[in-house]
Amino acid sequence: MDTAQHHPDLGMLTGQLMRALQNELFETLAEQGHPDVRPRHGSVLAFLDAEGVRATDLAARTGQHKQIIGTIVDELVSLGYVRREPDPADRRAKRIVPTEHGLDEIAKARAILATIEQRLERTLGEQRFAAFREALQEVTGHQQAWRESRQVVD
Amino acid sequence: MDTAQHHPDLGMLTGQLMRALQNELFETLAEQGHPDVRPRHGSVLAFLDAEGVRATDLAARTGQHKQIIGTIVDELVSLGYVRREPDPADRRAKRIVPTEHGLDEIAKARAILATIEQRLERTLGEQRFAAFREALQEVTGHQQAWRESRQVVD
DNA sequence: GAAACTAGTCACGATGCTTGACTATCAAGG
DNA sequence: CCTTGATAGTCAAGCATCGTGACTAGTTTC
Repeated sequence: MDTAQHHPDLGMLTGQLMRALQNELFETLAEQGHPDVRPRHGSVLAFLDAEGVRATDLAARTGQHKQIIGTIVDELVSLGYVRREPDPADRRAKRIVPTEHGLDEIAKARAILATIEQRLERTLGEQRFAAFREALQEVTGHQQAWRESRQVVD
Repeated sequence: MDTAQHHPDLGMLTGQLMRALQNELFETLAEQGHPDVRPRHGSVLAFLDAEGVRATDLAARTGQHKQIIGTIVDELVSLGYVRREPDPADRRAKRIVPTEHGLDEIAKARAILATIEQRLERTLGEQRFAAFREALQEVTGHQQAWRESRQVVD
């Protein structure tokens, strides 16, 4: 992501922010009894619910390939965060179900992110932070939409 | 980066935005005669000037390790974007100097990013976009500062 | 001039994404 | 039924990126 040094470009800024957020999240998770979850595991853990979710749905929601989801689930199974259960409605499919340990990680991850957001809210002020959050969501949506509109043209 | 689906967390949002920006930048660069630059090359190209910059300075500015900068420069040399020239002031050091081709890439990358920002500015409105940009910069800075303050404690 | 430091490189390993192919199962039409 | 095509999940190989430790050559400090 290229930029001049007079004012860092959007790509640099968002990249740095993402790395900083990720670092804090996973360092804190490690301190709270989850030292072995890594960033990529979020693609699975973040979208689970108690009934279980199929791997293909996870792939669709995160935009990642089925294979990656598969290996992530393998790791999470061996770490004791999730189980694979047969899907009663489709014998090809399996439901990814969080274990107790997995549910604990999910709750803690959400709490940590909420804490980070609260700290940023205090720093920026409630109004500015709310505006920032809304704008970020809008910008992301527009940028993704613009990208997809070009895909068709190609 | 974990999240619930009710409202995407900051990590997810920034990650998606970064990917979308990166995709547009490098697709457009490819169409404009630079099909072989990749995102990581930005760490070097974005911070060059005509006189040349030392690898260690690039590492410090981008937060990446010297070794990574070294391999990126290797690639950019073989692609014809930069040259290594001896630093007259320090015989250990070399200055990374952009070639004509490199200067062209730098100019085009900046133009593309400016175009993206202008489009977002039209979408959000001038005031909201300015506020967003400022808040993003502040949030990133605070988040990074917080991280570093914890490093000392460890 | 000797010791401590700095610039850049080499080598290795960990992590993460992409791609293609394959088996088992489901779904739709004849 | 049963054939044809799509879908769920897995196996496997390859590429890209980043992190860490060690090393050489040159510089700075005392």
